[in-house]
Amino acid sequence: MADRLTPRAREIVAAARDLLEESGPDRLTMRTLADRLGIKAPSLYKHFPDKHAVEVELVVQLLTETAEVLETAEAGAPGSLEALAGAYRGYALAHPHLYCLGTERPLPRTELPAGLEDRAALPLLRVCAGDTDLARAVWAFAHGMVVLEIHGRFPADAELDAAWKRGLRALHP
Amino acid sequence: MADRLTPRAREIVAAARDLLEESGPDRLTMRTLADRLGIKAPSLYKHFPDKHAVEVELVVQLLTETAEVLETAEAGAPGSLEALAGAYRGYALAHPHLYCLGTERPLPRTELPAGLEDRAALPLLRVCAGDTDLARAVWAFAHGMVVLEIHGRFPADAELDAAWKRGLRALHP
DNA sequence: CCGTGAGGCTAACGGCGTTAGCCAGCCTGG
DNA sequence: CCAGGCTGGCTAACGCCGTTAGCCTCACGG
Repeated sequence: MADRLTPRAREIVAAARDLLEESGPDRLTMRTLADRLGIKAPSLYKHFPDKHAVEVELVVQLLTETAEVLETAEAGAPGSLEALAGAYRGYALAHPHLYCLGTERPLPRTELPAGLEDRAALPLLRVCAGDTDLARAVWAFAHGMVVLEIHGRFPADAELDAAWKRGLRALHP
Repeated sequence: MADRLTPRAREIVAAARDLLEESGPDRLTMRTLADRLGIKAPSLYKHFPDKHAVEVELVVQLLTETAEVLETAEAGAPGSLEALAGAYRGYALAHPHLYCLGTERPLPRTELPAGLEDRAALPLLRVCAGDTDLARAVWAFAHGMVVLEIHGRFPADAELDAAWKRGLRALHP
């Protein structure tokens, strides 16, 4: 992960992330990205083969930070699914554009650091005591809640805290 | 809904749907859509103000058919959440591109037929005996399972039937 | 001192959504 | 019977997108 990118490439990814989080995926453009760095769009191709490669690095950040957030939550309240779920929800809602970018398309698994995907999944699997079916169900529930909330799918007056509690209580009594 | 669109507009929407379901959102282009109809792209603007308006009609189809599918499932097995969930999953996986198009962005509520959104939600609310928090949790679970499966997020060897059962059993004992 | 690679640049291509403006044919009212 | 307007096509073009080709400058190592 240290030598995964050159320093300049890291600057580019950082700018891409700022752009994405500030303005959403529509404004994450090779031209606006270059603008922000004070260079021209074609110069970006000296550092990344295409736009997709830049986005992959953002997905790596999402997965890494998700893993960190979940590990921290687990350390603070071992065995607590509520703590894990709260951390997941909080992180996702704090970075909605990044969350959607990394989530609403197939995972570029071959381009990811080895073990990263598993690392992000482990805390939940531990709190489910190794029950993978349950872990997948909980993950689907949490992901569904987050994306539906991000996209404004619930009624404006929906009590989402209550729905979270209701779901978590059912899934992990 | 009958006079919602002119006949020609309905043909355009039908072609758009074919294109979307066959080839995915990237190929749902004003030019390819026009091609399929034997006309040129600018002519489409005689029937719709912009591409978004065409997509809204596809979302209307998704919501309408979802409502129908759920109502049918409910009629066949009243009170069964499993039947509802199976119908939902089956429909979504049969139309993955349409499902994602209608689901992975804010709902254009003001442009939808009145009552359609509620109608699609009602069967689930009934099976949850009016418990809206539970209904939202179940919806989030089902949506999460479907989109994660569509985007290949689960491991290739995941037993998704088991995860569905596990989640449904927990949420609706 | 020269060569080379790193990292910029401009020009351009094809595809996208969209607009402006033109035109053929049909339907209707006087 | 024909004049006018509406319907639904068309071409040309604009500005944006990702991307490629090809050029230039400069630092650094042999």
